[in-house]
Amino acid sequence: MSSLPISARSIPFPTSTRKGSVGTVPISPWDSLYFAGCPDLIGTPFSYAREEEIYGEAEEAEFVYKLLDGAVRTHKILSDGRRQITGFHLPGELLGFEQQDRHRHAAEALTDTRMLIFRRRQIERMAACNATVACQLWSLTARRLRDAQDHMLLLGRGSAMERLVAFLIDLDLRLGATGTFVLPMSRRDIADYLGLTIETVSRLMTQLEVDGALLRCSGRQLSLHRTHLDRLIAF
Amino acid sequence: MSSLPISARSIPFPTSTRKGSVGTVPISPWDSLYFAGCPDLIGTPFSYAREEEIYGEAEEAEFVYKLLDGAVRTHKILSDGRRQITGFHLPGELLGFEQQDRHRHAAEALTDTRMLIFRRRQIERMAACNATVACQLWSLTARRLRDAQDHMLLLGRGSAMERLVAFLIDLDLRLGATGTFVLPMSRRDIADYLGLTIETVSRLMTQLEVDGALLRCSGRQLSLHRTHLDRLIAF
DNA sequence: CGAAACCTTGAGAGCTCTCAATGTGAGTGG
DNA sequence: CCACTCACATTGAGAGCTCTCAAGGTTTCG
Repeated sequence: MSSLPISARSIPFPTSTRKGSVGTVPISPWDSLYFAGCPDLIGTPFSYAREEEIYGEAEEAEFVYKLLDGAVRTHKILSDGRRQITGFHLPGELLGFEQQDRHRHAAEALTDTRMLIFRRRQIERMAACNATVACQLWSLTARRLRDAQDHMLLLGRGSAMERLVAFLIDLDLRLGATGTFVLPMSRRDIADYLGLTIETVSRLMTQLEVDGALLRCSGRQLSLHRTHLDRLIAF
Repeated sequence: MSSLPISARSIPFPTSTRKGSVGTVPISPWDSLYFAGCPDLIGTPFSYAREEEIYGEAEEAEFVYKLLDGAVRTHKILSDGRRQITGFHLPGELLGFEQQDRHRHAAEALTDTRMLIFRRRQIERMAACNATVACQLWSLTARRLRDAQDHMLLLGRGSAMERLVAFLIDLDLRLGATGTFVLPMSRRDIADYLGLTIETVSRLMTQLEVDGALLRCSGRQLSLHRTHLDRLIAF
């Protein structure tokens, strides 16, 4: 394994055409620099500020991002302004990885984030001649598909309360299953993810607290009562 | 390319453990016997009757199916009976292709169908050592993901009318874009796909006909007026 | 022709949305 | 430290869309 400074690697550093700034905090472990376990691909550290756009819908998919720190939302927007958030991304997860040349949705930083950037073409070239890499990409996409199908079930057949509860439980699991966490996203983001309005989300949160299914310290700081919440959903 | 009779190939024919029956109609073109353009994999013809189960949810994913003729629905069911149809599959499309060992949804024949069956493990083995095959599998899964995300937008942010119109337009495109076709599925199937009830679907169909956006000959036989329908949606 | 499944239509209820007002918290400047 | 602002969140009242329940009509199939 090379221990050259990151900036000395051959991957060009994206600058003028991109928003965001260079990550200055040292990245560790080194392992996380690798993409799909492939030591020939090393990511470039990069960071985005809260609410900053990472890429736009239909923009050319030049980079792939591995989130180290923070949180990201991806979304689609209709001509009349309606928005559907297609997913929230937490540390360790990948985003922007399209199988075609253009992004299918936009991505924005929910909080200040640090990530690694990889060139998509380089990864594709690697996959084209390395079956192991290709299978890992397939695996990543398959997992996304499973998530999307589960979310379809929630959106198509869940009540507003079921959608919210399922969302909270899922988020807790992905943040370490401690039952206590700070929501990285606004009520609007939650509403646009669950196909609801912010008012409905707010009312349901209040109802959950009144029913003793969760505690709120400051709006976004939550403590879930899993046994109580689990009884509210069939998903 | 071998021209041996199909039954002489080495792929074991699924019998006792499976419903359905052997396809007797000769398959053509030969090309369609191949999976992912790979001549080492030849499918076994098979057929299912209307409403017959092809595989169940959580069942072991032993086979992959390439639909030659007919139509198939895949769905998930909740403990209380609510059902979400995750997709309709038409001739030329693949189904049952999981990246893990178990199916994530059930599949049933909407009409009498003919298909080709491939052994999943054999395909996986092929992908593990052939990057081209692996990339094609990745590509297939990526396309499904795109469809699922588009459907999420529809379910999360579309009105009942928008969901129905988008569905009809999509179906028309996939059936040849002639503007005239026979719905292979019932109102209940449509409702469970769009997250609606059969009554709502029925009322909207009537309204579309009254508004001159489509013609109905016999319930399921439709003629769409694309220009009229296109004005009704933002998707 | 009869039966069963499927589809349509109607009336009323309920859930979620819309519109509007109030409350809360973080950041800023006096 | 306080007042102010602005974004975000909560709460309320009423409207509207879709669902539920029910009945009647249509198609399919034996």
